[in-house]
Amino acid sequence: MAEKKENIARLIVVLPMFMGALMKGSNFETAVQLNSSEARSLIYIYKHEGGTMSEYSKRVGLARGSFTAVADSLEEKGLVARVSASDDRRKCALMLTGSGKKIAREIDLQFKRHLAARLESLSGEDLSSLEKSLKVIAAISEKL
Amino acid sequence: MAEKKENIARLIVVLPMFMGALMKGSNFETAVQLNSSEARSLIYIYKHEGGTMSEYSKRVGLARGSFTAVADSLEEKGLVARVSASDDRRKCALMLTGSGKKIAREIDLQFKRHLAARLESLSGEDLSSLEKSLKVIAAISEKL
DNA sequence: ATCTAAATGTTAGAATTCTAATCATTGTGC
DNA sequence: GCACAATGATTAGAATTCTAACATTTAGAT
Repeated sequence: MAEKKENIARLIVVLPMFMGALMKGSNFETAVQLNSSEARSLIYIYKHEGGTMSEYSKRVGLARGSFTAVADSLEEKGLVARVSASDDRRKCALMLTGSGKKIAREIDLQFKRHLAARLESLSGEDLSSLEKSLKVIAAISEKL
Repeated sequence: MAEKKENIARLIVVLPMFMGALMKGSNFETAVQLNSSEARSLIYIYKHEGGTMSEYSKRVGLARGSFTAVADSLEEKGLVARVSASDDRRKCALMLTGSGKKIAREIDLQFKRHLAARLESLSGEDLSSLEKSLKVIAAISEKL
């Protein structure tokens, strides 16, 4: 039990490098120029529309305050709109505009292509175990 | 094959949240105050002493230029020393000082404790599969 | 040998992100 | 109903990180 946790502690630290290796050189070419946080946020909003600021900041891995800036930028660029949530006047929900959806689809496609290229060197077996491992982590992440 | 990669692309985006959930609230209490990059770097250097700046920057997930600042800070705080590598005069290797080793051990211990607390809510089964998944990712990360 | 290209580490300035304080709204206990 | 804590979002300033350009050294080609 304790040993498992120690191993996990030891292994956790490779994730930044893993992310770095996968994301490296992913410059999205879209009509509107977005940085990586904006792109990530846009995709997440696209797939889970209508969430609140706090929700998104957690999912995207940013501090709440930081996500405000990202949302501002996406709004200025005409990709999302803040909508007041009816049930709680503190909250605001984010909705995509038409062009927001369009750009999100573009980025999504480009990201898939980018990743496919990055994973080129892996065998089919590696891909399967990577897929399975990520599923496990995603599931566990929900429980934390 | 293509579907596996698409799944991986879809799942990859949960990693920032996963990292955020695990690291949240990990304030190390040591004689010398370190930010999270410095702490992470110090531990990595502790476990792989004598590497070069570029190596470490890659492992820790920082741009080379950013790691220079981290190394500067660690050096100013008396925890590491830049040593010129004999084989290539461009390179410099990082070595820990005595107090660097001491602090590294402290942080390592505190990090383990922090993570153990964070993983409290998981079952033994979850811990096992998480451990296994991270091993897979670490191995695959080496191949990228 | 010499020229060119690549790799290593650094620097400066811009961009991004964090932290802590704040405002507005909601929930709780009395 | 009223004080008071808790939550959602924002803000400003500080801290962190990135990008692009640079100097130095090495490797490769001719």
